Amino acid sequence: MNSSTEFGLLRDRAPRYLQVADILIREISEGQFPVGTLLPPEPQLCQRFAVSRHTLREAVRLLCEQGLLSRQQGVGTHVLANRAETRYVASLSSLRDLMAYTQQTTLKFLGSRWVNADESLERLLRCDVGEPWLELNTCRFPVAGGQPIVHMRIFVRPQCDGIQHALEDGDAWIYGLVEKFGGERILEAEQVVGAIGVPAESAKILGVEEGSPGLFVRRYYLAKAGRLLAVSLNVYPVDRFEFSTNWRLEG
Amino acid sequence: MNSSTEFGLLRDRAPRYLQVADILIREISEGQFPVGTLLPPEPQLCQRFAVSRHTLREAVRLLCEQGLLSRQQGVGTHVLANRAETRYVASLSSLRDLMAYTQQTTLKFLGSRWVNADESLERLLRCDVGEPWLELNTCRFPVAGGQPIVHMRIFVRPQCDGIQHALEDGDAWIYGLVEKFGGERILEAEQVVGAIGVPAESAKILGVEEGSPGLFVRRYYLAKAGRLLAVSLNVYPVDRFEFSTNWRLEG
DNA sequence: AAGTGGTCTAGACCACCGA
DNA sequence: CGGTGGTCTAGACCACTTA
Repeated sequence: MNSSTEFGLLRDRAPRYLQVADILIREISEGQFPVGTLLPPEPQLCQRFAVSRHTLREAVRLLCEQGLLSRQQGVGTHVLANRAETRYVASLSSLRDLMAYTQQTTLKFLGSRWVNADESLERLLRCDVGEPWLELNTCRFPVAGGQPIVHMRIFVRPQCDGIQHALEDGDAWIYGLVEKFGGERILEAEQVVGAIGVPAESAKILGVEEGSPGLFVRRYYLAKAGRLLAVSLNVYPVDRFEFSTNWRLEG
Repeated sequence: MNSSTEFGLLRDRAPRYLQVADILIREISEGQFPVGTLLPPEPQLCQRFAVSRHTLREAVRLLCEQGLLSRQQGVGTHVLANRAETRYVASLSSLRDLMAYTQQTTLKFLGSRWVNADESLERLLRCDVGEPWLELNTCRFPVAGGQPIVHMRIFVRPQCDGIQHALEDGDAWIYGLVEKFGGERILEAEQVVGAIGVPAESAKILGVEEGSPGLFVRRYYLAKAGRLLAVSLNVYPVDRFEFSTNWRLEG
């Protein structure tokens, strides 16, 4: 099989590695290289396409970036998928942006205490009953002043002891302190948003009526191997906060 | 400057392109190649690091992927940033996943009508007063049956006329129909989540008390050049829905 | 026209994996 | 051990931008 049958006219404008990539994409999507199998080895593909190894590897790299292939030294090149998924992605430059609030805010520290998880915390903190946590009670104000935006209860692991003293500085962001005191990088954060009738304790702090509409936001901060470092339980009253996310088509 | 001063021991385990990348990252962060300037040309860097052009380009490609550099044929390699941002990213395989609800749902079509934006819609739809929209009134049920999960009002541009007939099929997803009838790909979707006291109209449909706590979710579907294709205004009563997002550290 | 990055070749050695 | 992908060199021609 020579290049003229594979590529059509030799004078095609596209670089050869793109032409090779296109052919591979088409053949994978047609099932000639089924998902889960190995692609032929590089030397074989080089010969078939009559390209150098470098050129072939550029083509394969493209498909790897699209998630169609994965390479493993000593094993081969696995076919992962038969078509490129359309993906919508959102990104944050920092977990601080989870606040996603136009105003700057300052933190007010209300107190801390040690708790052992009971049945209701077990569900919210995703832990076992009886596990010890350090609970930090805080709220956030707009720097411009006015009513608080959110009542935040933050639960951290015992090894983060000491964090409560650092928190009294009003400019702190939980995730940064947790990384510092926990000694681990936060690799993942899950955010769960739901509606809630503002509970009595939060209503008092926020200056709203108990049971009035609010946003209940739980954030789970995870380190390596899914270890839970901290949980933040937040109550926002209506009209003081909106959470915005931008999803863009990838590619 | 020879390789032993640049790399330390020659027997270093890391590949040379990684060593070169590390040096470049350090020097960029130290301001030896200020943001906005051009990196020295490739031949010069090859000579300095005593590596082949291929190896140097692998290093530069790494920095490009991290957003530190960008290459432009005929011009040079620009320094874009002096440190790699920590980015947290989330992804969806489809806009359908914005529902993020564990249950499957079916759509019930309640009716449609033509509206011209008034002052209150102007803000919610981000358009001018008087602009014409086709409003679709729908709600979603769990397939298992029970109370509706959400009351959805969807506003689409006049050119999407006809979509209301397609919607009567209960398995439809708005974003797919909008792409089909609008003839444009949805490139971006913004989602804004806030709390709300459920308004009378929604309360009746959802079977909850007026003013009870709910989630108010606005979704803006944008095509090329930021053209607004559709807006969805959704009201979820408390306890029937939670919105979850997973943010992972990139890289 | 000169210089940049983009593509490509031919060949080499290495690290890793599985039989 | 043989075969895989990972890294690296030396050299070449091309497309693009700027002057």
